[in-house]
Formats: sequence, structure tokens, C-alpha cells
Amino acid sequence: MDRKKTGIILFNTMTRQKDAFMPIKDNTVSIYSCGPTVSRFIGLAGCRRYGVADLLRRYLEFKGFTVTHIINITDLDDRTIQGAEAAGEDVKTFTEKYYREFLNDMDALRIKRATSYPLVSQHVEEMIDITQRLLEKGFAYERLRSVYFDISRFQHYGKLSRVDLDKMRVGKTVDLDNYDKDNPRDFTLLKRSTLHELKRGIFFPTKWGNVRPSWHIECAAVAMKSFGETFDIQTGSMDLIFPHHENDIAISEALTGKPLANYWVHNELVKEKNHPEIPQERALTLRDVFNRGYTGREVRFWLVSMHYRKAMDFSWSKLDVAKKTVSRLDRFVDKLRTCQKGPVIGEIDQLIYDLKQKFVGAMDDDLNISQALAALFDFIHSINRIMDFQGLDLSDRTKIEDVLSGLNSVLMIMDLTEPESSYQIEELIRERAAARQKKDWARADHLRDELKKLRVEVTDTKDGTTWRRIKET
RNA sequence: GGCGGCAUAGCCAAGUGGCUAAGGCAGCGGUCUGCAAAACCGUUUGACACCGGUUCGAAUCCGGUUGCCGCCUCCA
Repeated sequence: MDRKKTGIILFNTMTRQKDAFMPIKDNTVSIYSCGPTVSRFIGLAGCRRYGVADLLRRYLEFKGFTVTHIINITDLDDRTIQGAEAAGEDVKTFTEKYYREFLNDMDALRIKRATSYPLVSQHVEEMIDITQRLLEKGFAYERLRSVYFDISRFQHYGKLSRVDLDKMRVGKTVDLDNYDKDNPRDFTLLKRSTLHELKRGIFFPTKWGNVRPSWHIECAAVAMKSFGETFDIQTGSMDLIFPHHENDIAISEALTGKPLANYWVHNELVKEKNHPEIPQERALTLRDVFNRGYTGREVRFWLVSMHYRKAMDFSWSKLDVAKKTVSRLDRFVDKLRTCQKGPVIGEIDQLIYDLKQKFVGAMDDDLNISQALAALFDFIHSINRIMDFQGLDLSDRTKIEDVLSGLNSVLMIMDLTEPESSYQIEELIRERAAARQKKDWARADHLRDELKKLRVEVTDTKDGTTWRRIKET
């Protein structure tokens, strides 16, 4: 493989090694991510899944690729049907609400919107068509008005997860009595609707009976509809490798004879211990975290700062560290903006060059975020020294802002937008400066409180008073 | 039982054969300062789970041991 072309290597679950990344078409990359079930608020595991996909996507864009990113919305499955019923709503109303909230949560985490979010409920015709073709090819069979995939006919079954079907325990989590499959390992393509679903109108008439699709065929159908036979990268979390992605592969490759995705990128999970305030049966949601006072940017930093193939243990204290780090980055940006004038320093160019080299070198290597962030912190350290001892020339400051802006287009952990000032703020700061000069501390402290109400925090330094917006997101 | 992952300082975490083993947090010392808070600078704890092997040389490769975790065809 020619590594020079993109420079990027990715750990590919299919080959179990870091492979040089090469898109099918020059300059464009197609990514498919298994999407959420819109029956509840998103949890931290889901946040990580899309956060990792976002980091990958943004880095590819940073490298100059045009990325098409598809995330399906699972709005037709057991959970959504049951959830809608429990809420006393029809499935559409119920899922639309959670779909909307999913997008809000993604926005809060600064996860870029996907190119499109196909609803699986709108691709049932394709799923029925795929099932028909699989039956014709002999990869599927019908039993009692459900249609199953016959894995014994697909000789590559297990190549992604490397499971050895002969050595696996069958029936540990499957109630074998409930199925009419020839082999308990076969999986469902279309399942007959239950009486209850029929009454609620949740069924699709087919030649085999009134059915609804299974999860596996939903993903496979949406992916192929979006991208055709083969796309570049499929992302998901580790828990999807088996059986879900294995089944996606079985369906699509039985049909086309071609690989569904060239690269399979799986992130590790977020592990949670018990939280006293959260009911045991449900995982912590992003909402829970926001309600504790953490911002989207802080959560994003926490999610993204750990290498994607390493399991994360959730704890509030880790979020506190993230909060602190994000705050430190903000203060660095503020300091950069308010830094006193200094000479042009040749060393700056070298520091910027080193930062870029290290950042790209680290991210190219399977998104080695730890090294990338270390490079950023080293850079900040060096610039801080320069600001403390010499000050910065405007031209140098602009160069620094430019390089940070480039890195931030990938990381999205800094807030580089210029805070807009106002006459009111300027006036209060002037008044306070006058009061301080007269050593009227009571007046100065009062004005500081007034500014705080306007969400402005002032900092007194030997070179005068600086201020910053108190960040909310 | 099968497949896979992990083990690096007080905590988090890079590093996969060879310079003084990144970076972050906490700690300690200092600067700034009316106060406050923050920030910044400097810096400590002399860290590679255990046993054996390969090698001139191992955190890194191989074998074994221990411990922890995930998945194993309900649903997603």
C-alpha cells in the first residue's frame, strides 16, 4: 500500500492491523456510522461513538478530503415501538422527538452534522427487495412468515469478528424455543409482526406475510442505498462487531460479492459504575451530565482526549479535569488576545512548524490524540513563556491564531471566536479602573460584581485589566 | 468453553527493540496581586503487574502466571 498518498493509517478491525488509508475515489471519503435508536436520550457510549466518528471526519477534512458522512436513524425497532406505546404516542411522533433531541445533543458536543440521516422506516422497500434477492440466491429462507439469513451458505461468515462458530455457545442468551430458525445462529431479516403490532398498524405487507425488518438488514440496506456496493469507512463501537456488523457483511456481500466497507473502525466503550442518583436500569445520558453543570465542550474534550481504541471509565472527577483543561485553554486564548506588544520573534515560526508536524504526525498514526494534544500543550507552554517575558507582535499573534484555528477545526475544544464587546462593558471597566486608581476598593468590587452579572470576568494584571466572557458551552 | 482487549508514577495517559520513558491532573516552591480568583514559571515522587526466554540491548518481541474488562446470534 502506498502510504504517501494520504499519510493516514487506521486500525482496521477486518485485518486487525493498522492499514494505510486509501479512499476509493481521490479526495473524497465515504463514511457510514451506525446510528442511534431514537427511543431515548443519548448516553455517553453513544456520544463517544459519534465523537470518534466526528474526530475522524474532521481530521480527513483537515487533510483536504471531502467527506460524505451518513448516519442512519433507527426509528423502527422493538425499542421505539415499545417506547411509543409506553408514552402513549404513535411511533412517528415519539421517534421524531428523540431524533430532534439527538441532533441537539450532537450540536452541543460540536459534532458536525452528518451529510444526511436516512430514516430506516423510509427504506423498508429496499429491505424487502434485498430479502427477495437473498432468497433467490439461496442465502435466505422463510419459516412461518418470517425470513431468516442462512449463515451456512455464506462461507466468509465470521471474518470480521473471527468467531469460530463451532466453538461458540449457542443459546446462552437466546431462548431457542421462540424461534423457528433452521439453525439458531441464523439471524432474522424480516420478522412477522406480532398481533399487537398488527393492531397498531406496524407491519409491511409482503408475499411472505405482514412483517417488519430486523436491525441488521436496516443498516445494510441504508448503507447500500446511500453509497452503493462499497464505501470507504464503517464506524461503530466494539460491541457492534458481533453480531451486527458481521451480519451487515453477510447480507451485503452475499448480495453483491463485494466488501461493504474497506475499513472498519471500532471505538472502545465507555464504562460506568453505579451512580447513586441515576436509576440502575438506565445508563447515564448526556442530559444527566449537562444537568451537573458540565458543558458540551468539556464533555467533548473528555470523550476525544482518550485514544478511541482504549476503554474509558466514566467518573465525575475525570470530567472535572476536562473542565479545568478547557478553562485553561480558554484563558490561554484570552491571554493571547490581550497580550502586550512585543518584538517579532523568529522562534515563533519554528514553534508553529513543530506543532503542525507533531499534530499531523500523531493524528496520521491512527488518530493518536494523546501525542497530538501533548504537542498542543507544549506549544502553549512555549508561547506562554514568550508572552510573559517578551510580549507578542501582532503578526506573530495572527500566525498563532491561524495555526490554532486549523487544529481546532479538528479538535473543537477551544473557543476562538472573538468576544464582542459593548459600550456598557467598556464603560464599566473604565469606571472600575478609575475607582482602583483612587483605591476605592468597595466601588471597584461592586463594579466587578456588576460585570459578572453581564457574564464578564475581569482579571487584573500588572499591564492593566483584561476581561473575558464567561463561557457557557 | 470460544474470541478479543487491557496492566506504565498519587491519578489519567503516550511510547511497541536502543538518546535523560511524552503530555495532563494533583502535590511542592515561586511570580503577579488592594482583595479575590485565575493564570504563568520552576519542580518532586526516581513509574513499565509477576516469572522465564530471545537479543549486544526489552516497557516494547516470544512463552507462561495473576488480575481486570468486553463480546458470544433477545433487542439495539
